[in-house]
Amino acid sequence: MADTPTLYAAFAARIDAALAALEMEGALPPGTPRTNVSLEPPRDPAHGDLATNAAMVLAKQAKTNPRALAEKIVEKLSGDPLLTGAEIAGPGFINLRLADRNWVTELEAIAAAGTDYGRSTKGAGRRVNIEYVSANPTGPMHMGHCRGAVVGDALAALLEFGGHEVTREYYVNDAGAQVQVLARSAHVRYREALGEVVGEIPAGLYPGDYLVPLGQALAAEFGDRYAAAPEAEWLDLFRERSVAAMMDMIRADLALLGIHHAVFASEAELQRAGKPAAAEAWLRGHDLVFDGVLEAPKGKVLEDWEAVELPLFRSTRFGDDQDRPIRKSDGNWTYFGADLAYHMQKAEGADELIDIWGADHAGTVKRIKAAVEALAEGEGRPIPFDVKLVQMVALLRDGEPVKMSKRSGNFVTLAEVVEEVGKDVVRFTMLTRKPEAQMEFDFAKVVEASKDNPVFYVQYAHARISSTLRKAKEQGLGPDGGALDRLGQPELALVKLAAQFPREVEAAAQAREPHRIAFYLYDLAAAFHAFWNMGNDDPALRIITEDAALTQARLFLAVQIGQVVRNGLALLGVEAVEEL
RNA sequence: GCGCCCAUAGCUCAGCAGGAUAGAGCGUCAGAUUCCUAAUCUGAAGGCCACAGGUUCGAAUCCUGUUGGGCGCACCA
Repeated sequence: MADTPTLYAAFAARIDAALAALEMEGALPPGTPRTNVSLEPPRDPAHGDLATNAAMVLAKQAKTNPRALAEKIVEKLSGDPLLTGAEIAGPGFINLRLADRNWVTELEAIAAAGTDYGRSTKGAGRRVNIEYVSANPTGPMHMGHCRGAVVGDALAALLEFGGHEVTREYYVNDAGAQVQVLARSAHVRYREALGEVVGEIPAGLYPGDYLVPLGQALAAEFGDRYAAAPEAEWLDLFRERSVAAMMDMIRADLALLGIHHAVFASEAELQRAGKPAAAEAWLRGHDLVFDGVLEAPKGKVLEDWEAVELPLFRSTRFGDDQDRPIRKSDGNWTYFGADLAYHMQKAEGADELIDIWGADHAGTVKRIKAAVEALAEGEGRPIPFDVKLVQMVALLRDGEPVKMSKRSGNFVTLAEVVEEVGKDVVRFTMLTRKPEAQMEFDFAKVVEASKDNPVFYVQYAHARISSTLRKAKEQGLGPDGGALDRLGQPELALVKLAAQFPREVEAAAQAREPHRIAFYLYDLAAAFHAFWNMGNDDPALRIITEDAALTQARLFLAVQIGQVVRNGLALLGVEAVEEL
């Protein structure tokens, strides 16, 4: 696994060396912090290939004005054979122009790294546990789960590419009241499968048809043994069978999206192992859990409210609005009580935790962060913990809202959507918005997507490259890096954009924003299509020309652009197709 | 009442830990097809970056307040 310094990093080092030299000469005070110095490609390509703000940031400490300092920096940089220009511009930017051979070298670097191009070792040695989806095991995945699933999965891939050791984890809530309801619902379907006429599914139970096969399976396994038996005889058994069946279904749904978790952690097992009790004991020992009474909730009318003494976690000490119960009055763990123990369990095998949650759980972020902070103390080490919220997705069909309600059993399932529009469209669409903003997902638009959908645009670029290679092969030509000096400015412009991939990956991983990769790929595809189109107007600019050596160099370029597209799409979990 | 998220072109959205004239797609208008796939491309019009203050050399970006929208506020998960 190569972690060759990026072109960008190489020049950042040059700037740094120039500043160090100025320090030696006394032009800068010794030990001047350079953390605010940046080096990035300017928005406007006319400003060169890279620009640094060094002079502006450091002018004050150098006791001079930005332009004067810039001149000194430029002086240090002059004579570098890899630079063809260093100009001072605007308020004190230094614009660098890189010699063409830099880009040729970078093109060769892409070829050498292949699927590893863009990979970094920044996160080496860091074990990150990322928990996402964690939908309740009471039914199939619906579209409400989809965004978090895709964002979490792409983020996991991104962090992995950034060198982290990533665990993809799913928390199975198989211990609460909901799975009891599930078991009872399954029992109704079981009786139905035995020939009983059950009619309407009783209120409060899950009415969905997806439980019919489960009822049949239970009937086949147990015959009529539990048909008339009291609940106590079958509830646990049916719950176990039902959860297992639902999880099979959910795993299958996730597989449709290409998502595979490494760990499915069971809440019931967690409780059997005594983890919540252990956490409570430790917290009580540190006066972080006490028996207290909650105030009645504000802004909501509850006719059956009564004050009860419960074991409360002092989350207010960590900025929460209220202390939170970890057990119910019946002695069972609350969701939160189990969840805080679960986070400690995750932390046992990780240096860092990430949760991906739906925005409807935003209200519980503070308490869980408080809990992890508190328990990290017991662990004797800090446990960086990040909860990423993904906002709601409004499902539309021709502009009309599609209602999702699990209670009615009438909801849009993930499987239906993937069936209708395809995995790649679902994933890419979910990743072309920043997750903290709400989004609309209109079937009508996404289905007729051929025109309007970025995913095809990107895939098309890749397909075009593939088809060009096929075509060239028929003429006995293939990519060859032997004459890359034949490449001109239009080709090098593509390389410049491709060369930003490692930087984009690093930034996206650091910010934990996989959507940046989607937008980058769109830009790269656009640049490639633009290049292609130049060949329409001027045949001399086509990839395949009369000139064999030039053709081979351009094929080499095309292959590397395709490689970057593939690497990026791989991070998003989207197929890089050979043809459309 | 309180907490979290959001507000950028007619519509859907970017804007990279403040940086040089604010970007893309769709839609609108004007063009390109003897072409390696036109599922593409070129150009034009279109903005008080919700509003008001503040921070500094410099703010769509950071801070405060206001307005508007979303989510949440149980011993549910």
